[in-house]
Amino acid sequence: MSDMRPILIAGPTASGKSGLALRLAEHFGGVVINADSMQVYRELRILTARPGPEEEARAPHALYGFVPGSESYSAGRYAADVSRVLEDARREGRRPIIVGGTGLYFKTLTEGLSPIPAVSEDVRARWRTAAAEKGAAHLHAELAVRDEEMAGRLAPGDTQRVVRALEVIDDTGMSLAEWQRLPRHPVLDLAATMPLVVDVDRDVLAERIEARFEQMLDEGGLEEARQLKALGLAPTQPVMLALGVGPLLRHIDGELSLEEAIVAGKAETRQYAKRQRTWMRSNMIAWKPVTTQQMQQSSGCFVSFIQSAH
RNA sequence: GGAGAGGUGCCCGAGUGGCUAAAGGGGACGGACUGUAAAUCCGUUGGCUUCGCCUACGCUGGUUCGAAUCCAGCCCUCUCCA
Repeated sequence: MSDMRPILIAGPTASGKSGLALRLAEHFGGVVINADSMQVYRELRILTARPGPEEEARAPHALYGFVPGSESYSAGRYAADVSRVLEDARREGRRPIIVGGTGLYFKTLTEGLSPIPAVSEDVRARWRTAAAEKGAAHLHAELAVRDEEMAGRLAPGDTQRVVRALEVIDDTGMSLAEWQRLPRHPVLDLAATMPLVVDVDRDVLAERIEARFEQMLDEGGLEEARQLKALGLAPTQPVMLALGVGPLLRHIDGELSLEEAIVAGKAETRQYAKRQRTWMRSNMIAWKPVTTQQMQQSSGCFVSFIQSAH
């Protein structure tokens, strides 16, 4: 009976985790499943470093590039999509290799979300508009009246979470804090998986980020940004927030030189990698660390390594 | 050669006699994180034996009880005129 436990691979951007996932998928005859909030979007392939046709020919891939940028994906949708994909994999006898850099999606996977009903679109729109018009502090004050507990634990400037707290209490009549006390239903039991975190030296990672950003441009990243711009999406759409998109669009609009846009794009990526490391440090303590050197071993050696206790 | 502008902490930049270890921004570092999460937010950022002391605003000297701020000389950068 072969080991069919899902392999989870987390790690900062540009750490080489996608390549590792692909090798493991080939080795086990598995399926690579995305756990990255930006690689789900159809329009951005190059700029999100999403696997291309060559990679997809080497192993089956799931949850990549299947959402139009006009939509807003979410952790909730991810939970539903990934459990469906995991069910397919089980049925087909393929070992799941779940790889990505979005800590929240892994958390959703292994801890689940509170059973909060979907908030209606007009309620969401109303609070987002209010946030844009009145400002974060005003909303926080309003939250303090409606939901003292949530107001107490959110920073007044944390627009996104303040809006979410208001939406939930407005639409469901119950505080987000109360919802969060209800039991959650994980998609996977972490103990029944093989969780790995790729660990790359900070300076080495910075160099890889720089090199990769330039490579993205060589491969047509600027053109991809141009095409995204042509869709005329609202700047607040999640896909518009992908790393590098902002600076490249500002270059296209003539506000930045290409050189300045590149510097800014690299910086955004570096800062993101830092946030990822912070997340991983405090949320993935039980995961098995994997170094760059270990990843370079042959698949056979690597597999026996990850199967050893840590 | 002449006329002007300027040299501030890792970077940009404010500051024209005491309230200035020096606003603000960037960067970096640390942290938070339950449905937009490649998002959103919080904190720290000269040193030390930390109710205080030392070092610091191009360099040197001076004025003053007290200077990043005033004066003199010097060095360097930029713009314009030759």
